[in-house]
Amino acid sequence: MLSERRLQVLRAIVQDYVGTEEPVGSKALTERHNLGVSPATVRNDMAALEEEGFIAQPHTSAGRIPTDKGYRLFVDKLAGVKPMSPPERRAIQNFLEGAVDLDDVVARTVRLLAQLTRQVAVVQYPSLTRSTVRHVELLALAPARLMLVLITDTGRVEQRMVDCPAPFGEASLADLRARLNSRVAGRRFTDVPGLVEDLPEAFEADDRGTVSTVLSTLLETLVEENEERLMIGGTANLTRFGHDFPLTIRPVLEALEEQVVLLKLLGEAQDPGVTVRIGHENAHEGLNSTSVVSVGYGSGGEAVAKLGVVGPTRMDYPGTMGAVRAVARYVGQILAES
Amino acid sequence: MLSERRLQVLRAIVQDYVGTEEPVGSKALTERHNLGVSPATVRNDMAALEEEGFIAQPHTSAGRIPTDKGYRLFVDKLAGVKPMSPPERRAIQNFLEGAVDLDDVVARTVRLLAQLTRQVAVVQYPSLTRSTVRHVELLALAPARLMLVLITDTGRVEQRMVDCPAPFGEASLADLRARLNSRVAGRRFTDVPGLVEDLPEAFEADDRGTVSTVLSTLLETLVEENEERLMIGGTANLTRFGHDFPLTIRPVLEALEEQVVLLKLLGEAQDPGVTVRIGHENAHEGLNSTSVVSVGYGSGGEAVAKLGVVGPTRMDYPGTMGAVRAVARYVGQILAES
DNA sequence: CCCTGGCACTCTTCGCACGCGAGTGCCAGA
DNA sequence: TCTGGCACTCGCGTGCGAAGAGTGCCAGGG
Repeated sequence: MLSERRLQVLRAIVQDYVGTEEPVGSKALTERHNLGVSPATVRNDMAALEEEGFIAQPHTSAGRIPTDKGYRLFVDKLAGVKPMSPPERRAIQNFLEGAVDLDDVVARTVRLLAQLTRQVAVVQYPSLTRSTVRHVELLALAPARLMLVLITDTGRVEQRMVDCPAPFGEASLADLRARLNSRVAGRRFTDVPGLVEDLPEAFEADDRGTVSTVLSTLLETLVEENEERLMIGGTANLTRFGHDFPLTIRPVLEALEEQVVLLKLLGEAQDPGVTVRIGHENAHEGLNSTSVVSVGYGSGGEAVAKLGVVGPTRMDYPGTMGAVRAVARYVGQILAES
Repeated sequence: MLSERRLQVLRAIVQDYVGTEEPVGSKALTERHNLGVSPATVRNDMAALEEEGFIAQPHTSAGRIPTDKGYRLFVDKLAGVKPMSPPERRAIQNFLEGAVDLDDVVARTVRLLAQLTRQVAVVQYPSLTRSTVRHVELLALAPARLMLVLITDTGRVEQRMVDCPAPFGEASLADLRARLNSRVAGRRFTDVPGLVEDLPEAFEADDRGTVSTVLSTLLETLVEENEERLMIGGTANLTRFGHDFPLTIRPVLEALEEQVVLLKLLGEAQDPGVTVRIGHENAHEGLNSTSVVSVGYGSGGEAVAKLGVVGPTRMDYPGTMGAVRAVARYVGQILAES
């Protein structure tokens, strides 16, 4: 177990390194933070911290920098979440309130997060899985061709083409539309399959094929469209990454273009609160030199999607966590209102 | 007027510089391209070319590199468009044919362009303005709240909420839906306003307010939604930009995040064929060290949107132009089929 | 008149030696 | 257990010299 002072030393190292981007030595530490002990003592502590793997030195006779493990300890034990100041909160709220539709909410959120944290922001669209159906509409585009439109409570709209096995009359269409909506409107997506499975039985034999096709398309939309979308922004902030630039940034840009990777990244974090994944804790190799700070957000008490930022492991964790949490909270409010 | 050989020298300089990324000298030139003259002669030609502003030297006693003006001459007079090879064409076609909907077409196009050119790809969604209405649907979400869904011939779907001044009956709704579609289905967007202006007169006085509201929402969608969307990809290719990295790449990333900038960029190019804007020819400052190669594409003979790539001025123009043109052609085909 | 070979000159780049300074590890003493 | 002191290690910046690439210019030849 590490003594209290050694933890303080670690905290000081993290804070200084985040600020200066340069390895921090024992002398500089005692000067900036009044630890009440001499550099020599700090050196001993540093040796112990290095022994345990919390810090490392880039080369012999250079200062120390925190390791992933060191950041982890810092985040878990040594630092809290820095709350946003009231003016900042007001700014967040004002900025988000101007949004006119879901796309706009997400777009604004991305910009906001990127600006606040000066890092790359990632915002997932509210998921279909946990939201509810507001309305299902069927349009006849041709005698044997329908369009299925699904409207969710979060304002998201998904549409699919349906090719019918047989022509489908206007009356049957109206009937199906009505029955479908009376069963699923206001219900959660996960409940829909159980609610519609016996629906084809209510129709004439001629129409059952079409009804089944429509239903399976609907279910497909619910499930398969869980390939959720997301929006990213603030990639220009990657240029602040560090000196060893091109090598670090390239895999990150590549990872950011793979939506699948990002979705998995956000999806892995299951904590109710703010989740931080540091450096090699990220499964994806390209993100091994980055940290991901994410949190769920939602219109009710429940999280319907995630948002977060991607930045260098050397980041201001308390501030970033505070910003992410605050933005998530206000986005949730906005979604609940609309 | 420049002599034929001097033009050849310029062409050789551009080709070599694009390949090596290094200033090219007179000796290297005579070795790689058999111009049939000595380095000394080439030096004289180079001096003349520099005099006219087509090439420049980074420092005294270094090789020459092309200027924007030099690239311009190269593109206009010295090089054609390099057509894609048959295997490449097949690959393009195969890759695009797998698309399931419009989003997918655009997404695949972006990936394809980025891979083929190894640069940043930008694809604009097919514009509403020049396409035609496939179907307009109206759904009653509540007695005085409608949803308007517009489906275009390119498969794009736009939806809007409409708050009615007065409750609107189911019968009136069906009536409006039928009348609306019989008038506008299959028509061009630009023609719609003239086709519907007298529509309110066909309804009861009670309903006219709602009908007008619906119509104005529809017209709004047609016009205002011309804030066209676009998709970008291949930003990781920015890392191949050059050595003076962070300074060049940052403004480019920033510009790429501003959709407005990109739309203006694509919009400016009005040529029927492939348009190339080189370095400072781009209005946006951040893109002064990049070239933009763009072209219109569309389902019929007419262009409904643009696509292109953004890369360093030092790029393989003939190859890039060929790739851009080929992709545009095949995307057009795919859109026409669906 | 244009091309060519030769020559002197200019810069950049690279390697190397050197000294400085920051930082460390260790040890003896309080 | 902390502290001051001391020797040691490296990384980094500087200055210098040699090498190399490239240029401009000039005089001579087809």
